[in-house]
Amino acid sequence: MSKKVRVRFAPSPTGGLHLGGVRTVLYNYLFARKYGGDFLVRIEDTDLSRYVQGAEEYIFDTLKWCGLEPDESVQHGGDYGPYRQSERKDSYRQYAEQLVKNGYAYYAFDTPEELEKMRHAPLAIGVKTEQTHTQQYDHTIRMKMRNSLTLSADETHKLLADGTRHVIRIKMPENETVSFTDMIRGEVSFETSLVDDKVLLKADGMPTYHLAVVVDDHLMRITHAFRGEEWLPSAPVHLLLWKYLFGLENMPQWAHFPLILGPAGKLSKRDGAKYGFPVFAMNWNDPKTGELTEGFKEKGFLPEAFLNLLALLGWNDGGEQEIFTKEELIEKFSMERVHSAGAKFDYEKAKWFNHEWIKKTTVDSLRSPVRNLFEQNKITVSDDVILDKVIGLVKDRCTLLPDFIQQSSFFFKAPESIDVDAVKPKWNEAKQLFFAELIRNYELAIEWNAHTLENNLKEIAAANNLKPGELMLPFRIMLVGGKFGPGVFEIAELLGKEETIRRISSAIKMFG
RNA sequence: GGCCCGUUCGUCUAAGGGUUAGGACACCACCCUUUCACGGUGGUGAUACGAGUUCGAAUCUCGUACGGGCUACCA
Repeated sequence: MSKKVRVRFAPSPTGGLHLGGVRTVLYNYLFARKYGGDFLVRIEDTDLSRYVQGAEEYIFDTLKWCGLEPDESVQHGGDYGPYRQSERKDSYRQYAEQLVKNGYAYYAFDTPEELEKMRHAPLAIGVKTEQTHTQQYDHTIRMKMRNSLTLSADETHKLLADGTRHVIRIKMPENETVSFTDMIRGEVSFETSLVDDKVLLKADGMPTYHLAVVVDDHLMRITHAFRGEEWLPSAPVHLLLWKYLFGLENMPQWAHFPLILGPAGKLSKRDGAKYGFPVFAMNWNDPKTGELTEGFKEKGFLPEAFLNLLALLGWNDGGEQEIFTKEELIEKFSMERVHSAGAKFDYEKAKWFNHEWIKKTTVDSLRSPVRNLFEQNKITVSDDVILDKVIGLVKDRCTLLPDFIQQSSFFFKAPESIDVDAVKPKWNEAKQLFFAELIRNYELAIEWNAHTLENNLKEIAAANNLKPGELMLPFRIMLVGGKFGPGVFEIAELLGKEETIRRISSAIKMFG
């Protein structure tokens, strides 16, 4: 009988959530849903100095927009709280002390200055002339530092009793090979002698990520731990901690996701401004710098499209399907099909996903976001029936939500500028007379629909020996202002008699 | 520098020893469309390199090169 699947997303509240973060959430979520498990969010705020006001709320707002709500979290409650590590501070020290007692860790009293000196000191032995790396705090040097390994028991006790600032470091074994099976990469192994003695408990009493992740994953009964590939190098530390503290047999299964790359290496928020595409899920306004980083939401992406494109960045179902609903993703997702190589983010393809989703989304679901967009742009939309027809008419030609403005604002207010140059060179008296007659004809029209309007125009054209082809473009420009938009007679139908005639007559003056 | 992970069209990827190496984005051409799109058809374009194993290698092994990540009392 296997345990109930429990997975977690563990962000630190230091800023906006970027593509990679949301994808990690997505894969966690899909995995949990697929196996009927729990998905929880744990806030990793063990570094007080990096805390950013508003970041935590932003994370939950983002998850909400994406439709990836956790089952347990600071905001959702649950039986394994608190879900904020700063509120769990007291639970970590005992584990660190236990490690010390069992000889797996030690107290270290080195000051920042001493550490700095150690890192950059030339290698003590040997004839190395150039030093291209910094010295790690590891088994080669720990016996030369100020810690409970080099100090006598009495000295150590005295320092501790005096409240001397100290940390607790893991004592990495000197000759062990640590290996584990990653769900994506298979067997991965490390030599412990090459890994440094990472700090587990900081001088301020807070745990580092290394201790906290192991303790909390255990306390929260996590069965599968997923994170980005950047964590792979510290995996041996976590493995050892599991072995020393809770037993390897209780350790969650690991999967390290491939990185999402920008045009130059690991994707950073800087890439967004630099290359002109969003990196964060939603707009993020850094309270410290005042800097605004654009989000996919505000750029005009549908959450369904955002999830879809993220899912396919590193995973595919083996077939040729590329458009998936969240439900389909839950059904088809499998960790074994997650790629091990990093994926470079392609904004063009991202836009294609959104375009596909706009085409696929019903007018009904598009109505509200599009109406909001019009309101933001100070365009009054009074009639939802008209709005629905407009959306249906233009959605195939909208890649991002704001395209609706460009593609359909002329339905609701007269175009601000008319592309006169596209008409003028071929404008003549015959055409002028034709449109004057068209106005008279339309004024008398009883049925106002695209079909009748088109027939009438063609009849008048024929009577005046004009080719409809020469008339269509001027007519379009009169109504729309430029060379774009849906069928011109459908536009006229929606515009209504009065407005159509008004635009024709005012444009005639501009062309003449 | 050390360690770890990776390497199929420009990009995302399929092909779990035998395929003319498939699809999608982007790009180009044509068709449809009296605008712009949508749609349709077709095209350009890839197994990093070198050994080995094998009748046969994109696929397995080793080496090289290249790319990325990590190397904090950050996560």
